[in-house]
Amino acid sequence: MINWDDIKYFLEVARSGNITAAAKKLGVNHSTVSRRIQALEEQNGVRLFDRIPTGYEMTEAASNIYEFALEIEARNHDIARGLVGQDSRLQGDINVTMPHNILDYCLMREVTRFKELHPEIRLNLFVAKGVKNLAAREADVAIRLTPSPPDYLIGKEITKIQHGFYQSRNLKVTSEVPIIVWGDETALPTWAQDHFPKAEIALRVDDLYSMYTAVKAGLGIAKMPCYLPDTIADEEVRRIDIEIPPSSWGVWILSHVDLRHTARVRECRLFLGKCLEDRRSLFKGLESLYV
Amino acid sequence: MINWDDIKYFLEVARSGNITAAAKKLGVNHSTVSRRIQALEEQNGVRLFDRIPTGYEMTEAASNIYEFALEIEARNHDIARGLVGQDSRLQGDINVTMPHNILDYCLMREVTRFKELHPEIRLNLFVAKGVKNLAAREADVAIRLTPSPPDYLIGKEITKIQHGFYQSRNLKVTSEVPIIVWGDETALPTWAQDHFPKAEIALRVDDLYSMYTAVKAGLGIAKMPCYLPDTIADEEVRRIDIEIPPSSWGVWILSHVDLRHTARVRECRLFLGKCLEDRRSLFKGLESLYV
DNA sequence: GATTATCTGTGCAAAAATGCACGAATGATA
DNA sequence: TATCATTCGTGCATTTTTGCACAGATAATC
Repeated sequence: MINWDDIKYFLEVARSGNITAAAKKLGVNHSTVSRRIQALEEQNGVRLFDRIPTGYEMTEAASNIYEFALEIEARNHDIARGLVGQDSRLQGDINVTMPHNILDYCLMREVTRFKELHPEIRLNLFVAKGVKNLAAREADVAIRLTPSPPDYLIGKEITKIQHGFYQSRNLKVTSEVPIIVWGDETALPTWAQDHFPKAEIALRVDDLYSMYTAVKAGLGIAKMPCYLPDTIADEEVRRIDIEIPPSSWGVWILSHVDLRHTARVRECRLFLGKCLEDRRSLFKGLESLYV
Repeated sequence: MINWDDIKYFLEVARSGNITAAAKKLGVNHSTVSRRIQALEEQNGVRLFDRIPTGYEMTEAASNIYEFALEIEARNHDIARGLVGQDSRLQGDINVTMPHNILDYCLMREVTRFKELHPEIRLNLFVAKGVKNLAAREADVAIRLTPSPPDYLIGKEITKIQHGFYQSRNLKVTSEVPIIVWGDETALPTWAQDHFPKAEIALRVDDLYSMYTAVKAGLGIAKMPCYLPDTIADEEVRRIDIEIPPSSWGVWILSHVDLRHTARVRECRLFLGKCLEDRRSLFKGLESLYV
């Protein structure tokens, strides 16, 4: 009988397109992946990948079994969640993911506190940009900024996100209003059109903290979620007294339904939820320093 | 991430109810199974089996993931067939299953011949009583006696099976007719009621060859598929000249659809099919020695 | 065209998994 | 009750798998 674990290797190589990347994802040496694939091919007398100079490319034979492999992976995730879901110990791994700004400016101290409270729990923090897949158990607890999370996640909305316009106290606005926008925005954003008809794009950034420092440096006006500048509460950076309707996006603390009763996951979710609730007025923009 | 191969161990233990039997099925030492299950439990902090004196018993936690494990097994079988299905070599393993009487009295010489013709092919013969599951790749080629095979199997019907009544040439039939029947038949079988109203059950057997030797020993009359006594063609054992309509069951040579184009499987199927066709008149009861 | 980076395969040593053999515990059987 | 048969866990030797380090090959880049 084939080694079921080899399907895992096969799948990852098929997805990655080369054994190096697959090995990294699987957390093993690339030579292991190489040898497993070789073994799978030899044992079945089937060539699964063409060795092209840039890596591995699926053959037709491989495409024929690819769908089955995906199905197996999905069921394995179900099992993994099923098992963790019944773990009543306050120990083991928890993978937590959140936007890195939330961590840096809201929860760093609290996460540290949690680790002190539960030294038996190994808390792994993923603050990378990509959205972690809770169904695949890439994360057990997630803080997400989203209008509404999918059905298979449980948790609650802490509050809606409030945005505000911010500028440096020293910013001298003449006829043209310099504004700072997101890098992916090509045209003048609607908020600028509405409130600053004479706006001119002064800078594009792809990171919230960069936006903040740009504002602080006096480069222009930016629309930011209040929690960041208001946490830092720098004398230089002030909110402009223009009302913006609250965003339809909220701050959510979430877990997969299957992990509802898992002791450590529940503990972590409730703990972080509490922390966020303590910051509610911050998210609502009630602690701003105005111009 | 969990070791996907461990699910295989889990599933087999869940099915077997003890690690010894599971290990035997998996072809490994029982201590390996024991340690794998232990590891799976420890890594996930979940007890999967209660150790009862007679073996292992699934906990609720285990039942919750059992269905997923079955699904994974099925998809792994799909993959295994998918891979073998694209093997164009005339080498490797073939698992063949057939009723043991067919092997003993029809195909023993031919199987030997096939192995000589294709020394690169490792032909594994399963003549055990239980019906092998072709979907699970327990067998690649099967000779089956059946009214009609399931859709996912391909192959052909060699001929319908002809039965006949046999007796020893020396059998003296007085007022009562001694008959030999299958062990699971409780009442007088219909064939006896129809043709031998004065029949008396003289012996019950659970094996065709035993039935034959009983007939030869003069214990009574038996209804047997013609191929067996007619192959042996013993002077003592004669068919009674009573017509029996041909059975609705036929002799089939079969493979799984997925293995249609697999070179060695195709070769074997065609070869054995040919052998059976050469014996067609035997199955039709055209070579009987009559009383 | 030369250089750099990326990707892959392989020998060798270290690590992990496996098989074997034994002993303990329980259930079945005489 | 005593014996036998199953079943399971564990120490130890062996086998297998894995990681590491290096080398060769091709693509990308300068």
